[in-house]
Amino acid sequence: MEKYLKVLKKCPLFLEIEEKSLLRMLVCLGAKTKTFDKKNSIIDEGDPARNIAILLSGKANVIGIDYYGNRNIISRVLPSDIISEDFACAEVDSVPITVVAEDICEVMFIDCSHIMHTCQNNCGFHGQMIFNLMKNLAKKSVSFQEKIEITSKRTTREKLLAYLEIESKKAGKRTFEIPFDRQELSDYLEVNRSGLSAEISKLRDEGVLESHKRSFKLL
Amino acid sequence: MEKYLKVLKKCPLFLEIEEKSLLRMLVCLGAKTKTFDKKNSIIDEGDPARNIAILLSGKANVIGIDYYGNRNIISRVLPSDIISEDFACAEVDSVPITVVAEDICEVMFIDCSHIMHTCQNNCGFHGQMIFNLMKNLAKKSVSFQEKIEITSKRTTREKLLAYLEIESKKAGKRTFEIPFDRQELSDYLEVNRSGLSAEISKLRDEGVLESHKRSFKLL
DNA sequence: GAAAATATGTTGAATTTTCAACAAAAACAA
DNA sequence: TTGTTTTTGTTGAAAATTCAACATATTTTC
Repeated sequence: MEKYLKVLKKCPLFLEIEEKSLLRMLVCLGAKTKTFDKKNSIIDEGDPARNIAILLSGKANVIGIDYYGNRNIISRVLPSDIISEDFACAEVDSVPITVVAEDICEVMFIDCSHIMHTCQNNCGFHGQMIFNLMKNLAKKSVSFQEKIEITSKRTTREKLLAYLEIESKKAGKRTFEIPFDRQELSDYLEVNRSGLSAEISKLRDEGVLESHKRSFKLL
Repeated sequence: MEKYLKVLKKCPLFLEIEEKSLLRMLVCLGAKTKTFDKKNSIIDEGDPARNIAILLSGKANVIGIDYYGNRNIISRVLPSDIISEDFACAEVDSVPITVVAEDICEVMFIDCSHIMHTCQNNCGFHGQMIFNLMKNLAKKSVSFQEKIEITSKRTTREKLLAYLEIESKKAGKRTFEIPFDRQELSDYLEVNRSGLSAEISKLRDEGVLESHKRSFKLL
């Protein structure tokens, strides 16, 4: 567990909680870790929504698959991110999404009820943890609304530019890297991959942006 | 305040809180009510995200307006629903959406910090209220993911059918009413209005559904 | 380092959406 | 009731997306 201390300290769930207390808490919370190979699913649609998960290493996508097999990337998961806490807290009966490892992923699972309800040992940090969880839920909600804003645009060009504008703002620079490859980006923006490639080329020709693979520069 | 007791008791923020305590709490929380005429905005993009709002009567839409003036309905707001608690809890500097009254609306505003932090009087129900708020945030997040699932479909037909399927499930019947008129529905599904009308007619001709205005029956 | 696998870019045809303009129906107001 | 406004449905042309097939890079693997 200790080798992940750095990642865990950055996890929104444990903000403002001292390093000393953290390891003790993890035991108390009954945290378990598990490793997933690339392309394997960390959480499957239909799984019970009891646990929250924390990504310790690797990267993953929260996805939905429709009737025709089209993949929709709902959100990107990077180390320190919390997964499925929304379903656990909302007490839905089963998870409506799938989380797929895009690399080897190490994941920590915690039974959400252990977070929501104070334990026998009455560790002091439960209050802080619930507050942290609440703030994380709020931020997740905001980021979903951000995705809705982006994908509500009607053309590939508008969606792409809205997305890049937001990423640029997050990076604080006009030159930045995005976390997706082309196929993933098109699945996130909910557009056709080849159409997206064509649009990027067109924007480059028009002098609106420069790009090479995952790196973009807005002009 | 008392005439809204029924609505407030149903508000997710006050679940499991006794009627007696409720009125006292509202004073303690510094709740203020305000009335908005049809078509006026209850919350404007750019407003500070300090308050949460509770709709007491009427109906409203959470919307985003893009560069070309296209309206995107992010969510529907009905009496007892909480608005803007996600932005308040996430501590964003300003609200990125607009909330528009679609009828005369009475709205209660509460400074979110009064909910998050225990008051001097130390009213007993703060813990419950924070728990309620958390659960509501989680549910909001789940419902946004539901909308993302619907609108990630690539055709008007698929979006409409996915939406109707979910509404039917919520109602627990194959015959049900939707909360939107045609223009609103198309803005929620992120499709063209006339195309949506055409698609509904086509589905009716094909015997997939029956519909009259806001009432639908899936066959 | 070579072969295989994966990712990206390009193109044109087919499909679908959007747009604009108008007709018909329904709701509202005087 | 009548006239006005709003909502819904219909249509065809224009615009955009999707799809399939293939070319070219790039990365991975042995």
